[in-house]
Amino acid sequence: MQACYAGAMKRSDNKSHCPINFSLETFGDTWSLLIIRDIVYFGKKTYGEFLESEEGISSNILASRLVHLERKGILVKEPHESDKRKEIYLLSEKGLDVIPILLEMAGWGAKYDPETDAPQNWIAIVNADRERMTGLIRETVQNGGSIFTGPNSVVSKLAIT
Amino acid sequence: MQACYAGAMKRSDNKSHCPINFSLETFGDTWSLLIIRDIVYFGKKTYGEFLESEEGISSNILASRLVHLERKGILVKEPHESDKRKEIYLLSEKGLDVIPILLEMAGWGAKYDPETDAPQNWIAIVNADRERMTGLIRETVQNGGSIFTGPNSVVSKLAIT
DNA sequence: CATTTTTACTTTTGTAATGCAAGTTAAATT
DNA sequence: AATTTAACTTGCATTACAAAAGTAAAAATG
Repeated sequence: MQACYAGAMKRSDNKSHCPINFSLETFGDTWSLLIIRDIVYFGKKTYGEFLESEEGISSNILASRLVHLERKGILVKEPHESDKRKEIYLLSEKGLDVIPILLEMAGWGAKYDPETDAPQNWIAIVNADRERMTGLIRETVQNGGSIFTGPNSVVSKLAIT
Repeated sequence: MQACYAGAMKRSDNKSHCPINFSLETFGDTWSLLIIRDIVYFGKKTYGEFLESEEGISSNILASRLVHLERKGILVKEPHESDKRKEIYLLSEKGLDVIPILLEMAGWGAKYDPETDAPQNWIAIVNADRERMTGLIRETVQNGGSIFTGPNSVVSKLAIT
């Protein structure tokens, strides 16, 4: 039940102290930001939920990324209250601070992918008041909610159709 | 003299139309954002300059990433005016729109790397007025300047010590 | 309460990406 | 004319990733 697969993660040996490089070394691989996205946008919290991501991450890679993100202090792992098989992964403060990066990347992708899945009214709202939305999303996620999913979602609070 | 090494780039086959995934497929590999950083922060423009990056990219990988970024419309390649051996790589509009993402990542890295190279007054200025600084950086880079390097650098315009 | 299912991983193995060193070609410099 | 520079390319070893199957503990089911 313990994750002992350390995984490799090249370029984790601090090639420089450029802050952008530091960020990339922490969550700049292929999957880390997608895992964080699943938490922030869709309220996912367990291994099984992450495994079902749209992009199809492999189980071994997912395990290695969760270990990596936990080690880097982005994620915190706790046992599930009632179901002792489950582990709950939550964003730490450090992890919550990645949200602004996600929002910028979502804005860029929504602008340039002609077939984007992003709801344009959502993108517009975020662009209109980035700071306020960042705060609202942060609080929501901190309380176990997410942007799109669940009863306490950000979009339901804002009554976005 | 022509780059025919296409490179591979896994996950370039549009696994989803999530805007974050789209961004990651475009510039979410290990090196692309560091190349864009070199342009935006240090005014680099040629293959040789990118090759000298602090993090030490391999020549074949650099070539493949430049091709990739050009194909995705992030970079534009033009011949050097006077020296016909050189190629100049510039950011397109689409590439300039990546700047806000870089700023967020720089902010995060500067906050969490205790040994960061980032000048704290620079980070503070960006955090104080993100929108204005984004515009100023964008214009500067569009005119061939950069944040830290060169006579028309953003920091020299702002007279940051 | 024995069996099946679920959950969170690990292990194995093939494939693809990366990294390093050396090589190539055209243009510029000496 | 010879050397150096710039922008790549090539070959090969190493590493990371992906897919599939396997494992162990806890929970649900009959």
